[in-house]
Amino acid sequence: MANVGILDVARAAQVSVATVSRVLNEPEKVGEKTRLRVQAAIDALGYEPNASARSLRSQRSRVIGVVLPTLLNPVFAECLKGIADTAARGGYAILPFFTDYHLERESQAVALLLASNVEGIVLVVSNPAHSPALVRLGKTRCPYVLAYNQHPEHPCVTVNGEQAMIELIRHLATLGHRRIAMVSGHLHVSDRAQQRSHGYLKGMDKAGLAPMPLLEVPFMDQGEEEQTPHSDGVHLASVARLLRQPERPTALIGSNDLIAIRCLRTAQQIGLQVPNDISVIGFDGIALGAELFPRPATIAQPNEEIGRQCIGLLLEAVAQQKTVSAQASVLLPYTFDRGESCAPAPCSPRAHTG
Amino acid sequence: MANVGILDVARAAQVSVATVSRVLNEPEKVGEKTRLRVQAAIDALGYEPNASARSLRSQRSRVIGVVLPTLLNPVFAECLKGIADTAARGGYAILPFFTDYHLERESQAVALLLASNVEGIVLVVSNPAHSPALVRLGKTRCPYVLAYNQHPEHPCVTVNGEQAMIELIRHLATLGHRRIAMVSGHLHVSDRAQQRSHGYLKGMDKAGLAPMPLLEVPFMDQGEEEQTPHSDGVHLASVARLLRQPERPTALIGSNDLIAIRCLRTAQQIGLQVPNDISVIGFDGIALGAELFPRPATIAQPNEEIGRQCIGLLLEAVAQQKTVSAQASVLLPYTFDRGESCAPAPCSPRAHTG
DNA sequence: CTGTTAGCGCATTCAG
DNA sequence: CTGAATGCGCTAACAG
Repeated sequence: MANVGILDVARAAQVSVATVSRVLNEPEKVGEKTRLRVQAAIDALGYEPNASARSLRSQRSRVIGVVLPTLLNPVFAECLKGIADTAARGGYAILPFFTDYHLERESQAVALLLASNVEGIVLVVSNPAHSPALVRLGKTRCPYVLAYNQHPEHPCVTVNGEQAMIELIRHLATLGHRRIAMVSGHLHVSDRAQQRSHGYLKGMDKAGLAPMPLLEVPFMDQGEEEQTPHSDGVHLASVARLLRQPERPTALIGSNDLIAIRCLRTAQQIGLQVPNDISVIGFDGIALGAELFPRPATIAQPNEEIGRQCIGLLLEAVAQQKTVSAQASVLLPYTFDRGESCAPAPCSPRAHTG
Repeated sequence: MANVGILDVARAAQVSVATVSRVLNEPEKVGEKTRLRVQAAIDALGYEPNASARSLRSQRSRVIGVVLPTLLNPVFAECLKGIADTAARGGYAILPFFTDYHLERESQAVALLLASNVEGIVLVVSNPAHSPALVRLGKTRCPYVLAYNQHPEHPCVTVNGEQAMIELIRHLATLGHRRIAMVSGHLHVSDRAQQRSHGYLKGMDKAGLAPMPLLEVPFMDQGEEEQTPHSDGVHLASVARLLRQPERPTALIGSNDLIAIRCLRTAQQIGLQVPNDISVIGFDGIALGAELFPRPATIAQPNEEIGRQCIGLLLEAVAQQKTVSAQASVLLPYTFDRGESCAPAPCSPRAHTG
C-alpha cells in the first residue's frame, strides 16, 4: 500500500525526513553513503511521495493541464499523445479536459486547472481573438501555450494554415484544376477553419480562379448531441448535391481530414472515381489516413510534434519561473502528402478548355 | 488570480474559515443567511479552493486515474471520451497514462496514480491473468475497474469477444463462406486478441469449417518504435500474399478495426472488390468506420459506454468507501454492423462446392 | 553534509 | 449553527 510516509523511510534509514526529502529532490546534496541507504529504504518500503502534499508544500504539482476540443478527431488524439509522452518524460502528469467546442467549458476547464495548481496549460481554443478562457489565463502567472491556434499576442504552436492552402491551390491549378471547391467545418467555432478557408480564397484569387461557394457542413466532432443517423451511413447532402452537378468541381478540399474522408465517401458513393473523376484533399495528416484506400491527400501537420513542442516550451518556461512569451511561438513545417486521392484534373465533364 | 485563499473569503464574509469550508462541502449544515453571504464573497473574489490542500487534508483528490494502451487506436480514444465526460459530470478530473502496451509502464502508471491519491483507477492491461500492475493494485484499497479486459477475479467492463466471434463465424458460414481467415495483432500483448482468436477457432469448429492459419501482424499501436515506412503506404505483406493465392479466403476477419481497415486497403490494392470478391470484417466499432467507403463490417462495442460504466462503477464504490468487486463486472452487448464490406461468399475462385 | 522546525491551504474534530 | 485549533505529508529555511 501507499500508506508508507516519508517518516517511515527516515526511520528505516536512520536519518531525518529532511534527508529523505533531499535524496528525492536534490540527490547531489546528499552524501553518497547516506543516499544509498535511504534509497534502499525507499525501494524496500515501496515508498512513493504523496503528490498532494508535495504539491501543496512546494507549489509544484508536476502536472500540466490540457484543454482540447475532442478526442473523436484523431488530430487531437495524436497531439495528446505527443503531449503525454513528452510530459511523462519530463516527469509530469497531465490533467486533460475536453470541451466539445463549447466556450464555457474552455473557461471552466481553465478555472479547474488553475485550482489544481497545474504548472502550465496547453490548450486549443475556438478562437484566441475572443476567448474568455484566455482572458482568464492572462490574469495569471500560469504559463500556457496554444496548440493549433494562431494569434500574434499569444504563444502558439501550429502550422501556417493559410499559407498551406495557398500553396495547395497553386499546386492544384498546376494540375489543371479550375473548379476547386472547399468544404469546411463551422467557421465560428474554429480559427483553423477560418484561416484555411481564407487561404482557399486567397489562393484561388492568386491563381486567377473563381472561388466556389464555401460549403459549411455540420461536423461530427462539434457539439455533444448526436445527429440524426442515416440508414446508409453518414452522408453529406450538400456535398452530394454539388458533386451531382454537371459543373461539379474537379477538386474538393476538406478543411480537415475527417471532412475530406467524408467527402471521399460521398464521392465514391455517388459513383465517382477518386482521383480520376475528382481529387479530394484534406488537412491535418491524421495517421489513420495511411491505412485507407485511396490514401487521402492531405496537408500533413506534425501533430505529435505540435504536442511535444507545446510541452517543451511549457517546461522551459516553468524552469525559468516565467510565462511563455508570444515571441516564442513556433510555426512548424507542413508537408503536402499527395496520397492516392489527388491527380490532374480530368478533361471530360464540360471542362472549359484553356 | 487564484491566490485568494479561504481566509480571504472568511474575512470578506465576516465568518471563520470553517464556515466557508462548510458552505463548500456541506452547505446544508450552514444557516441560509450565512451561506448566501459566504457564497457572495466566494463569487466576488473568484475563490477556487486549492485542490492540493483539499486533497491532502481530506484524502479525496476528486481525481480518477486512467491507464490505457494508446490513443492512436480510436477505440481507446472513444473510451476515454466516455470516461472523461462521465468523470467530469461527477465532479472528477482524470489523470491518464498511456503505456504503449509496455508492462512496466502499466505498473509505473499505477504507482504514480496511487501516489497521486486518485480515488479510483480504470485501466486496460495487456493480460489481467499476469499483470504486475494488478497485483500491485490488489494490495491496495484503491478501487479499480478493468476496461476491455476480462477475468473472473477482477471487476471488468467489456463485451464477450469470444462469443461475438463465434456468432460472427456462424453468420459468415450462413453467407456461404468456408475459407475464413483471421488476422490478429500480437496475441501476447492483448487478452482481447487472444479471446477473439479463440472465438474464431471455436466458431470455425462449431461451423464444421477448417480454420486457416492465424496471421499475426505487427500493429501500429504496439510498441513505440516506428516501423520501416513503405513508399506506397502501409502494406500487410503476409496478408497480401494470402490474398494472392488462388485458394484465398472469401472472408477476412481482423482482430480489431484498425487491422480490418488495413486488410481492406490491402485487398483493394491488390485489385479485389470488397465485398464482392472478399468480405472483410473488423472488431471494435470505431466511429470513424462510418465515414469510410466501403464502410467496414464490424462487431461494434459501445466504446464510450464502456468508459462511462467504468466510471459509474468506480464512483459508486468510492461513495461507499469500498472497492469494486469482481461480481460487479458487466458484459455489455455488442452488435454486428454489416457495413458495406460483408457479403455472401462468391462462388467463383475454385470453391469446393458443397 | 545532515537535523530541526515551520508552515503550504484546507477539512475536521471539539467547544461554545 | 458557528468558531478555534489541529495536522494531512511534505519541502525549505535555517542551524548545527
